[in-house]
Amino acid sequence: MFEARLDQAVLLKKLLEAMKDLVNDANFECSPSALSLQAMDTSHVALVAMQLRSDGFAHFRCDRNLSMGMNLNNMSKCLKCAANDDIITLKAEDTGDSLTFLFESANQERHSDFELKLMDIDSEQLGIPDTEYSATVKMPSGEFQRIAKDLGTIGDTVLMSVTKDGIKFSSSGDIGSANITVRQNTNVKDQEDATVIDLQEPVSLSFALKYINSFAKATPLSPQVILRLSKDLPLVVEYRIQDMGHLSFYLAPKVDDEDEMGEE
Amino acid sequence: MFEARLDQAVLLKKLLEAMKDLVNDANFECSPSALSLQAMDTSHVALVAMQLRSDGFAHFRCDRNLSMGMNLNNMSKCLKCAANDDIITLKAEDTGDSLTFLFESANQERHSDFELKLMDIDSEQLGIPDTEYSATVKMPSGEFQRIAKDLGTIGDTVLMSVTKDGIKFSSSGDIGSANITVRQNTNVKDQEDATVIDLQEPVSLSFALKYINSFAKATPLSPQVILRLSKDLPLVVEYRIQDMGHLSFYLAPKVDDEDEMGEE
DNA sequence: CTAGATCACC
DNA sequence: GGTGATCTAG
Repeated sequence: MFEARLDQAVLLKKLLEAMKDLVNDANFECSPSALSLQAMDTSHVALVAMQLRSDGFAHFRCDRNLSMGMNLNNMSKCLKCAANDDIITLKAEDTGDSLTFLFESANQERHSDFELKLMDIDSEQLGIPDTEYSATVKMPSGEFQRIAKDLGTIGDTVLMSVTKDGIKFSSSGDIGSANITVRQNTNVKDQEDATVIDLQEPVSLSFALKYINSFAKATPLSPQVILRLSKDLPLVVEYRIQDMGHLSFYLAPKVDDEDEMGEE
Repeated sequence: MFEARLDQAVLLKKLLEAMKDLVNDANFECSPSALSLQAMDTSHVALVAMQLRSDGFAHFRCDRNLSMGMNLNNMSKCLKCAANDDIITLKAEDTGDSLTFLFESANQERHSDFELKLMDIDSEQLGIPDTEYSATVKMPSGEFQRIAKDLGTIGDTVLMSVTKDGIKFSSSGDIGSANITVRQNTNVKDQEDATVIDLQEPVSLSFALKYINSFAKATPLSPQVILRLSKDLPLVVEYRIQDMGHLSFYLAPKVDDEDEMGEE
């Protein structure tokens, strides 16, 4: 059987809020080492990859590998029935066709269980090569979200340019154009406010702001976001989940000459 | 060239929030002494006049007079990309066709520039005679806004009657009628809460509440509003901008017998 | 002033 | 239903 206990329901709630707009259905893969998920977004453009390591759970038992197909919207609905500080336990039989969510209030006064039916989902599990990236930028996630939102009012596309000094986000549209530069800055009181750039080679890539803004829904998961860029490789937008794992998004760069005309 | 630096972006943000619902496009006039704007509202009924004196800016340079035509909605969109406490700098070349907004976060970690295209706008610069008014009322701007909003639920028109003791706002409509009187009151701990009446002659005038409510969008600019009234002259609704200038609105009184029938 | 939540508009 | 605006609490 599979059983996983998490002291803070809020973590799972935020995780689903961050994924459900991008992905309708996905398989949660359970193994003795982790609970993980990998799925393409609805339009088959972006990839979502999540991992929660078993040692991060208050209790974790997985007798044999399981693949649990879920509708993320329904799962999110279910999780909304848990209070943020509820203790949450996921349970499934090895041969069952359902996943049970158990919510206990911190003081044990209330406990609820919700049972969701599992679905059969075709999933193409993609191998994600472990690449060396030309540029890695760690910055405050709230600032990244704000930049993506602001540029979204100006244009559809953002050009990200990383140099050793900082990262520049540029966009243009009908009403004008905008450049937002965030400087490397490690001289901060709180490490959460730092911007750190690890550069092998300067890089400049364009991405659709629509997806970047969807990724930024994961902001509540972590005070920092990590961007990884390399020429001709998908951008990685990674949110670390405290001591447990991560939620990462992958998005292929836009090629210049398909920008406006939509030609294939 | 033109260059103006303001330590608090929030001031410009509030200014545009207060004007953009009334005026679509307008020319910002730059001179060595001030940045100013004058425009009729979309329906050509009310007049908006704004002035920010150059000595109120942290830095101000204007080599020659410039008239910069802007779409106020686009300018507002752009300003929404600035944080409230950003330092904001406006820049334009004498011969250019664009205005650049530079935003710097207080800690210099982030800096953004937005470039908006300028427009050609016909503007009839009106001379506003410097009149002696029969009545001048200074009162808390929040109270004025609340009164305009409340009376707007009762009727379309407000009758303002000023006597030496106070100002009475009256309105009536299908569901009934309302009178709200604010007394002169200078005996307050905080000068922002004072109501001061300067009366040459009692006066009673009617105005369309629709415009009054639009003017009240400027409330965040100042804790006090100044109303100036004279028979047969436009009402002036003035918001002082701390040490820098003002945003004023002008609205002609309604003539009694054209109230309901709309006869010309 | 930021963050969260609720509410109104699109 | 999603987005933006407002209000409140920290």
